[in-house]
Amino acid sequence: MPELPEVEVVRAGLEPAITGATVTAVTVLDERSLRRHPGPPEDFVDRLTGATLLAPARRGKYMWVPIVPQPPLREPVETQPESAPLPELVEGGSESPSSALVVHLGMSGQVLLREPSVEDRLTRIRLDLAHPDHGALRLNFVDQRIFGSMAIDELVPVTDARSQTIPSQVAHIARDPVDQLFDESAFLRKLAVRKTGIKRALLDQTLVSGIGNIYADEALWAARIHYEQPTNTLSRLRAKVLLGEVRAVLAKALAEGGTSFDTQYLNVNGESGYFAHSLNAYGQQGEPCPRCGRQIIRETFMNRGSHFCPFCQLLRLG
DNA sequence: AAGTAATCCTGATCGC
DNA sequence: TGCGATCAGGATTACT
Repeated sequence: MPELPEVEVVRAGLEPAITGATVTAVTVLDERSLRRHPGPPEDFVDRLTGATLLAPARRGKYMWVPIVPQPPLREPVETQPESAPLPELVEGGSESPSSALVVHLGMSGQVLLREPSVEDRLTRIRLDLAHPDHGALRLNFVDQRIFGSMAIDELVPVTDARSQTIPSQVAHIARDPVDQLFDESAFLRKLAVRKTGIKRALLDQTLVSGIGNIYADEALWAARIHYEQPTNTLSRLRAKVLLGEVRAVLAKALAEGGTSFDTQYLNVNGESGYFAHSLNAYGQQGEPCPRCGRQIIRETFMNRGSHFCPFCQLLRLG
């Protein structure tokens, strides 16, 4: 479930269930779901098996679970070559983790928490877990289109805060608008010099992360801005209003458990969100605009749909 | 350098 | 019922 609210629903659902659990088995059913793993599938399995999972984190549409690797088995002393002094790298219980399981849901990914041995159709990767308090459980990574992925990646320091880390493959995206450290003035500055349409900019994860096609259309409708309005023609005030609408729609969707059009987009317990009932523009082509009553239309844009009210959301040029 | 199209995929659904 | 076309919530890559 792709956009920020849906990913956050998954992250929040995972947190109490898997934090502190140990991975007992890893089954890769389709290697294409490891396309973002920097190494062969066996490497993914080896690094994850036996590892302990810490509390899941998120930025934008990416989620990751920091992992503490299985402590390496002590080699029998007699096999140690020479007597090279070994660095005391283990016992670092207070050390912060250096790697994480990175999960991206793509267009159709789901993370489902199940009783042991439960199977789900279209499962691409399966993790069997043992939790000290909750016992055994199974995590099925389901993904119809295989645009999503799992990967083990190194955690690197962020550049804009102390003692925070992020997977290296996520480091290039901007913070999301619900992040306390989101740099609003930097976003507005970049927006002002961009030469592109506003929707393209909203979907550019290096400018602001977490927004996808649904919430871009919803926020633009709320702010009464046409999706092709050039970014450099938006006043700072209009841009700030738009950002406010983005935050509002993301928060409301999160409160309602995300958007589910059908059984494909579910939380970790296989349940739908309710925000689909609150959509004003997305998927509402042919329906009356909730504000002015005229028909919402859909246009093809970036190989997908843009939904808007042609009366409320006028393209203003010049 | 920056902006935009092309590409990666499968499965559900719709119209004929 | 069958079959092809269409559509889907994303991000990276390769061009211009």
